[in-house]
Amino acid sequence: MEKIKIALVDDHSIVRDGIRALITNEKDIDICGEYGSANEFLNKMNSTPDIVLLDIAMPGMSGLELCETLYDKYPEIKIIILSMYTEDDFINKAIKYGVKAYLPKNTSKKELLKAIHTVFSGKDYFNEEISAIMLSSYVKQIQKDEEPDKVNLLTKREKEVLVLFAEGRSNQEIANELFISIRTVETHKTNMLGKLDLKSSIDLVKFAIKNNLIEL
Amino acid sequence: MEKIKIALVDDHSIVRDGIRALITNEKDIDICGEYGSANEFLNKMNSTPDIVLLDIAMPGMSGLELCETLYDKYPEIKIIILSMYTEDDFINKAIKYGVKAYLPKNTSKKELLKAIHTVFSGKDYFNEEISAIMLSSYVKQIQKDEEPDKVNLLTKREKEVLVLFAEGRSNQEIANELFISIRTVETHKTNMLGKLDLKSSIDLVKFAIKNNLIEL
DNA sequence: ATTTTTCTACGAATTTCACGTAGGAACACC
DNA sequence: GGTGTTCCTACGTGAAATTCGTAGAAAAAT
Repeated sequence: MEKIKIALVDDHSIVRDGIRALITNEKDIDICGEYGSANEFLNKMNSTPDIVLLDIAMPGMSGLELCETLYDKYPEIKIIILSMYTEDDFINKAIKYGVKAYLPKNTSKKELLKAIHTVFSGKDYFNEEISAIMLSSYVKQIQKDEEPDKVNLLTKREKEVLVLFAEGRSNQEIANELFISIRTVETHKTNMLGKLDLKSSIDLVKFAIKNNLIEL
Repeated sequence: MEKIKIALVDDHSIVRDGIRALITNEKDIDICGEYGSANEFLNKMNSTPDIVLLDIAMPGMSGLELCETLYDKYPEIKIIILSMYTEDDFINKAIKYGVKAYLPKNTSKKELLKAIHTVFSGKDYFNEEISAIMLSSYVKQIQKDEEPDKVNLLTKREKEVLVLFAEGRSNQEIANELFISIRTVETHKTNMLGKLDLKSSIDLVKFAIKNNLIEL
């Protein structure tokens, strides 16, 4: 029987040692390489592994970026994420890049092995915890019906006015700075309130902060 | 020769396994207990270990809170933090609670052993990375000469006015809500601008946000 | 009991807001 | 070569908000 070839990519040597300790006695699994960063893996990888066991948080190229690269160049390599980050954002990105399993770092040996075998057999593996997160993320997405990117509703000029206003300038100051009339400044503000469906100019300031148009 | 008794407290079994794998061959060190949470440690600990190897980020009681507890009740137990968080805030808190060593999680076996022996001999151990962070935190603290707590300059009434204003209410609305005259509202705002040394009422809004008086 | 702080409030001048309206420029589309 | 749309510009007017300084009464601190 051929062994499952697994590569470990994690910047924490302790974690790598832990995984190695868990797997080392499994007769059908072979750790064919160990790498401390995504770049190291891309450069030094010799024979392509069946599965990559991958951490997300790493200095340099992140695990997710590596996923994206592998998804393009080596779609045959199956990726298992092993991360302490279980936020839905990460999970969703991972899935987008074809990750086959996502495990929290407190995964048991039993579950890790189960994930490896399941993924090797061509199926996805998400445990209960991750499934629950994915499900609730899905529900959330259904419910929210987007909302973002409202910044793009504003014209360049409007954004200029907004930034100055949110920084605390008066209409007169803004007018002077942009070489336009005070009335124009007022018009821009009014239009923005309408476009963004906001009530007070205070809301404009908050909008500017939320959308990183100004420093807090 | 008596062995150094070490307890492991970390919610990630993989990390515990990793550490165990690193230490297991050391003849002068004995892992006397392994715990998945701070509470489990406090409840189940039988013989007091010489050293606790402790993670910070754990569900339930955090590692830092455990430090505080141990500092009170078992000051003879020496604590080594092993955390992926190397922010100065964490390090400073740890030191406050008498932690003897603070190691990043990508610590080598050699360094971990060195830290254990150094701490066991009664000395502190901070490696280069952590020392650098501590030093720069110290410099930063010297330089900043505080600034916070400006919120306390405001009276209760002023804070009420500020919150309503920052939420986007008009002066009239604020006056109605607080059963005072518009002029009073105006006065409060003027006084706040003076106290806080701010220029525009926009700055008041930002101040309220910065100081968590309102949700963004 | 006395001082200090806090909360309340006014007047007048200036600034901003909320409506609506509107012309010229830039750009895409057919 | 039009035609429509968006963008930037700007005005009028009345209502609302802000900015100055000033000040009395209540509450708290000393």
